[in-house]
Amino acid sequence: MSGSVKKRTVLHITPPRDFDLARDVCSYGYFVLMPNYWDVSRQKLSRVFEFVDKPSACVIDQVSDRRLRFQFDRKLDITEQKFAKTQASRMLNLDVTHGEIKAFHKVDPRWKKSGKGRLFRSPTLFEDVIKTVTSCNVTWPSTVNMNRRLCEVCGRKTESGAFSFPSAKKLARTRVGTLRGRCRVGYRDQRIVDLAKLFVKGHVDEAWLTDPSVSDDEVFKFLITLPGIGPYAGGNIMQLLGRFSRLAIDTETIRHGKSALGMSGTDAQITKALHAHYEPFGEHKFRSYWFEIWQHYESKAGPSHLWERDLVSKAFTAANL
DNA sequence: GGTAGACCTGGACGC
DNA sequence: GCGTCCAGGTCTACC
Repeated sequence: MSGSVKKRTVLHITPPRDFDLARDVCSYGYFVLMPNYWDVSRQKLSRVFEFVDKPSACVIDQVSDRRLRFQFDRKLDITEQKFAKTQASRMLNLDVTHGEIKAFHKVDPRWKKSGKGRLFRSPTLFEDVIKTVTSCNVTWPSTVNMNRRLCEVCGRKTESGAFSFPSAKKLARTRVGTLRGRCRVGYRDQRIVDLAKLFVKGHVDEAWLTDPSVSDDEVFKFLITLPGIGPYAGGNIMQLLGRFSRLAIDTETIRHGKSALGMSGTDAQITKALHAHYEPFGEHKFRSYWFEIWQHYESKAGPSHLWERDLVSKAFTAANL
């Protein structure tokens, strides 16, 4: 047997001093969607990162000096390392400073003790948009399945057998029949291909969407012109862009309004009441709303960093928990 | 501007 | 095992 040892890249990133991997990863449902996998027993996040040449599986943990460690399954060149750091930073919100979180806690002190403030997202805006589309008009288990199949059917496989999330380039040239028949995305097939094409052509400009000089209204107005993106999806993508001034109202929000906030009336009346209720949180509305919902889930199912993926994949909404 | 109905999948349920 | 019903957000046609 040859004794050659395969070289692998290990990167370290020093996060903001208030960053907590378990808390800040297990803060939004996407952490249980493939290609993400939260290992409950080891408190580590695994996922495959896409690179131009080939993908690489990565295990992320927070070591004793609080630094984040990224262990890749192969050696990355300098360009890939730089790209990996950018993707990881977006996913974990490492650019969100302690000061920004403190500003949120000043407006809503309920989350100061736990330190909650960052919401987990994807390494790319494209993955966030597709994940949002797969969460529309379906129950959570279907969203889980669609993302698993998108990775297994359209993603690239690493040497260790893990799958990446398909790139925009890949989905732009995937046949709608494949998406419908094998990924089971239903009528979202054409919309996903169209979205992918818009990203490939550069019509969705993340720099513009995150530019502070561009208003939230302008960004929202643009987002709802995209195929498959309506008011709910638009609001959700806003928060995934780091813009928290809007709510993303779906049936879950209405349910929260009724059960936790004691609202009653038609859905339209409750929607109006919800907007009024969260208005005092201003620029932080979505965060305040979301952590209320998340707290409700945790009161039923225990701390999110202890949620087993298979269990959460089957029961995730308040109706099921 | 408001609303009804179609679009799909998968789970629950009854037989 | 099969058929039926239901949940879920977006889009289009129509009033």
